[in-house]
Amino acid sequence: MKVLCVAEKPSISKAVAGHLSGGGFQTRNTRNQYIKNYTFSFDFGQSWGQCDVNMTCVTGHLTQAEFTNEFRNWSFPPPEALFDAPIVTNVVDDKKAIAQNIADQARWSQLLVIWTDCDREGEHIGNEIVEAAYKGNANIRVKRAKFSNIERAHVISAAKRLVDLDEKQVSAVAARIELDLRIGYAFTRFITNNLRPLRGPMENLVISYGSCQFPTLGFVVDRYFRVKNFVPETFWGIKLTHLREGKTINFNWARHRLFDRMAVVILYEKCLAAKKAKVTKVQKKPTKKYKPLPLTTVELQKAATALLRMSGQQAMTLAEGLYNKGFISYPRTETDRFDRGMNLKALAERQTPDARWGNYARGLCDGGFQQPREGKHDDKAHPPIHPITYAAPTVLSHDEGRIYEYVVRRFLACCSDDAKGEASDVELQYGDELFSAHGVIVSERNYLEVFIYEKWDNTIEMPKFTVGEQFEPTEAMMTDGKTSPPSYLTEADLIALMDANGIGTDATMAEHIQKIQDREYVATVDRGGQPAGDPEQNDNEPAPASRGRGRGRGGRGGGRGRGGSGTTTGRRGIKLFVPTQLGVALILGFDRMNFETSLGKPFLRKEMELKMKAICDGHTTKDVVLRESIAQYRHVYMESQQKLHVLKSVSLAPCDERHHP
DNA sequence: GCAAGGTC
Repeated sequence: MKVLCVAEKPSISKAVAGHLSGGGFQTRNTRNQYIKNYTFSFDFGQSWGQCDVNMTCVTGHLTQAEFTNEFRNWSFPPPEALFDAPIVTNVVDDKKAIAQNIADQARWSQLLVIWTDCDREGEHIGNEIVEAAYKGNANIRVKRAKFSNIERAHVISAAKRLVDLDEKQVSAVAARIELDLRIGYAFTRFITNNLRPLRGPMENLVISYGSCQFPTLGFVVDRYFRVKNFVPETFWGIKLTHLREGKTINFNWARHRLFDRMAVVILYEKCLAAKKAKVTKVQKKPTKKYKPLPLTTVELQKAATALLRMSGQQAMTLAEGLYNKGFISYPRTETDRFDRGMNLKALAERQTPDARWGNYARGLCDGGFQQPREGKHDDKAHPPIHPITYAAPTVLSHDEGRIYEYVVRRFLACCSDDAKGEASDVELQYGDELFSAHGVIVSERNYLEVFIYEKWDNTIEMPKFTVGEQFEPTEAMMTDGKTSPPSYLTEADLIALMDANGIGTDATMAEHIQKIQDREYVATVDRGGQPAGDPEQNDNEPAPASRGRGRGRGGRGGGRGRGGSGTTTGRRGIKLFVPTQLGVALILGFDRMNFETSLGKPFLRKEMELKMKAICDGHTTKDVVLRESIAQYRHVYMESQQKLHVLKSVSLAPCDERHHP
């Protein structure tokens, strides 16, 4: 029996061929330089038995959904015709050789086995492969291998337990493809056609709508209004310090701060009246700083943008290059736990030649090795990002080297022990008020030795205090300060928001961020610098990262926004995302035109996600979802057409006259 | 000239 196996990408095809053949396969070139056909024999068991196998692959999707030629023109038929215009699905030109290879190989085979990634898109790609194979052999049987990593035993067991392609997942993705195409094209033409005649900066721009790019813009605009509408509030606090054994210890007020001056005056005077503070608790206990989790795509991008001063897209391009040269594992993964069967020590061993971290890696191999922590995410397709082979600095470009260094150091840190120390806590009662001080002494740095991106240096050695002891504090002061506005979003913040709201995938998030810059919806400015692209630059609003006086941190009511981490506060050279006038107008315009379904809000993408899941679970069908969603968006379209004057006027209005609804 | 999703 002859079997054709097809994977989603070259690396999987090669790895699976290696495992199934036991290393003994023959390689043939195809008309595509990246794609090889591997032949070998393998016993699939079940009813298939010993088979002659030909293993090849595609490179992601083979086909593209498109409108027909009659719908090329942007004005006629009008864009709303795209909601029910015919759609054709074709193999794109540069994939024709790949599709032909599959048809040719299918001609000689009785069974087709799909080895695409085990996620929804992979299921759809599997179906595209089936269609291509039918062109060569309409009678070929189809099976799917279900595998979640490319570990040898797992792959072989998947090959011996073939399942069927999941038509529901295929339909769910087909629905997404069709909706994104119809809605994206219709609204892009609609907005562009209507805003261009207003002239000004929009005259030569394409003003696009997409289910991912618009919510991404929405996050930037939302933060912009939080900053713009921020009203600082004055707060008061009590600062207590004490000098002992040559160290000045700051005690933090348990109430942190209050927004009522008189209340603080009264509490403060009670403290002063008491004269002496009394030690109520002294505690020393071991403490840890946890080593990082195994590396996912989202975390790699956050680290690259926050620590390496790269854009997420740059980081991904560099990581893909490292992957294609075999230096690191597949860089698009959501998984933050290593499979128990992986030989991580052997991977660490390969890093011993390096001048920077070689000795550290040696130490891990000589007994320091610890199993990595296990996060909660598993995409069932790829392991966390980790180094594969050693790359000497001379074989990498400068920036490639920096990404590689991060991946390696993160990996070695994962295989290390947590950092350890001793925490001291002292609590005081002073008048009716409670105060506390916290200090840490680091005893074992462990992973921090190699993971240079993290510090644990806020350590304070606590002088001796005894419970029940009373003393007069060196200084007790009433302080005041003002809450400060939230900061504009960093790229790391934006990626975190997209991740939390399901906007885009690990492979596409960076592209969406790039797109809203290319479209001139947002601009980036250096932290601390004057926002060059800021429509409000004449306004005297506070600088993005400015601090309130005193020890004010963040703002009551202002907050750091949904998922905004604030972890990058204070780092220089970091880009901040500020919307342009056009970006603000688009989000505000759609917010004001459409009451039920606002195109600028992230829940629409989430809604599509839920509908896809419902199709997968059999609770609804592709046809029902398409009918409902197209009707919904057609309604938004018509509503937008009626209230077009709202969008136009907000696009022309000076920014000062705009307020968030 | 338009989307988002794979991938080289």
